[in-house]
Amino acid sequence: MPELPEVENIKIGLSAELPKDAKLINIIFKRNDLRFIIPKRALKTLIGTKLDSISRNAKYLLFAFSNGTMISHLGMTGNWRIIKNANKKISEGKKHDHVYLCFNNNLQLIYNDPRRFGYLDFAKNSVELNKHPYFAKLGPDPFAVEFTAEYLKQKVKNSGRTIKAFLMDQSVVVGIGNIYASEILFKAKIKPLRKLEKIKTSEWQDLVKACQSLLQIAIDLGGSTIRDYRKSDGSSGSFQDHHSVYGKKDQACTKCGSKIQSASIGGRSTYWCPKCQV
DNA sequence: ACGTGTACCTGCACGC
DNA sequence: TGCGTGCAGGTACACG
Repeated sequence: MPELPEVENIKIGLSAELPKDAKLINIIFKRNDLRFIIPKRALKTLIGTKLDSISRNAKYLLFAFSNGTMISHLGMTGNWRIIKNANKKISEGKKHDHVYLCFNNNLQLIYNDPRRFGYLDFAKNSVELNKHPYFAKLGPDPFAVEFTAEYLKQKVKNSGRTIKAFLMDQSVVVGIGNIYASEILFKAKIKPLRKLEKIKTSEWQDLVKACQSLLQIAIDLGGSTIRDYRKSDGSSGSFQDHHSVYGKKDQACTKCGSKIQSASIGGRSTYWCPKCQV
């Protein structure tokens, strides 16, 4: 599910609702087999401590407590929602609610994940966090200063891989998944099947700008709700109403009226306008 | 060392 | 109505 705009929105929503001094009083695991086995014992050491901040690194959420950090990746269908005035009991939970973080003042954060491709992990300090294998190979954030046309050109090996696969490669740049790759390439006027070696300098620059502007708009509109994704308060994002090509096979391009094309690249469905994109 | 394909899991839309 | 098939926002890992 969640690409950068969705993860960022969950972060913003949770941060706004959880008081700075929220104290974790219990964690309940209804099952521990997500993509990987949840390190329950390590996470339980967070009980009794305070949540300092929630931040985003790539598509990961980092819940920084005073004595350790909970790392959360949402996979395809993972989601955190907040319940205020939660009862002590959790019986009114929804299907696929897997983990409950119970805070003081009757606040609860609930992790829901139908497909269980998400995962949770723990790092006890910043050293452990920074050398965590999940983060070792990640490229820069699209909004980071080092994310430039020069950087991207230098990341290209002698490869004939497609620009779309390159954009989705988290070791090149983080946060871009299957929906936003198609949308960004439409905005940059580049066909997803173009080979890297054929991309011109001006197009690398267009691409950087397209990544940043499109992702920022998507964040501002609450992300894209296609199926499962909800903001932390349960409401939907609205960027799906502004998609130009994703999921629009055979529909008319809003810019030129041409039929939107679709193909599978690396096993992922990909959409583009045959006239607007070169 | 790289790039590609597969597996992981549940739910839903679709065609017969 | 019911069943089989394919597809869905991601990524770790095996393999060439």
